[in-house]
Amino acid sequence: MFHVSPESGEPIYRQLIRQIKHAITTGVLKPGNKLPTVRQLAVDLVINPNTVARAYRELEQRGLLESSPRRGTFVKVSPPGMLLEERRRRLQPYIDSLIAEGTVLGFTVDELVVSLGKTAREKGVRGEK
Amino acid sequence: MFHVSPESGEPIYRQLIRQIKHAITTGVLKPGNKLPTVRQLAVDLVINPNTVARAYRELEQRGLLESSPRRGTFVKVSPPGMLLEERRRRLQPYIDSLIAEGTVLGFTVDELVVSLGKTAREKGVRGEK
DNA sequence: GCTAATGTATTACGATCGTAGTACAATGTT
DNA sequence: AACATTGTACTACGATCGTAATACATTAGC
Repeated sequence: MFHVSPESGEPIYRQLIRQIKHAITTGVLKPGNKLPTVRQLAVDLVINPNTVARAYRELEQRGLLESSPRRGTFVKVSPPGMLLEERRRRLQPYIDSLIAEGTVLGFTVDELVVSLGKTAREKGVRGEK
Repeated sequence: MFHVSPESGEPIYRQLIRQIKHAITTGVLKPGNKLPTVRQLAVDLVINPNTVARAYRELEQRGLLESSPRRGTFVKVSPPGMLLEERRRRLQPYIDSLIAEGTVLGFTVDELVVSLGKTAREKGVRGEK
């Protein structure tokens, strides 16, 4: 289901976080779905269980997963019932980074918006509620 | 001119990179402007010259600064005469991150675009060429 | 209530990272 | 040509990070 390469420079647990997040956003993993157990995934990927556990733990802290012993780890059903305020707060750093890098690269805001929309469309992300 | 706090968790050289980039994007530092010398800035901020040098070096590698011994360090005059292709390539990771995090947080593309525009306006970034 | 499977916590250790100390190299100025 | 000031390179070392090894805690299922 997942795949990691230890030589890529990117820490394994982050590769996992990225891939799991991606699987959730693309709908491959839906709320309520069960993820592989820590040990099973560790065996499959030939990595240490702790590394898997770390990825799961961080995603749980971010409110994306839900774990409990003996049951396993699942995609959280109600994505965070987070306040809009909180969601905006978490999003802001990513907006800031894009603007900072974009302006340094000489892009105008309009161009950033266009690129954003284009990429979103390519990735098949929903555009409206 | 700049200010760093060694206890902030964020590495000092990155704080510098961030601030210098910000100064360039906001026009506080214009192409051709001279930056403080490595040693002078190190004294002002009470940090090691090497830390300043590292920030300058990385920014030079990114094409934002220009250094040479005895002359000093300057904001590069022609922002990178980079091909549009290359600029887009460098921008993409930031777009991807925003979309990934945004969708996980439950934002629609439209909402991301709105947030992007709003932040840009607040920061006074130019909207058109 | 036992048990086995699951997540969690603790510890350890090598690798990388951030910074400092020091020496070197390049070059405008005189 | 000498010099002084600038950026650069090398080395070292403590701190943090990523991963592994191991042990512990929890709980669904019998």
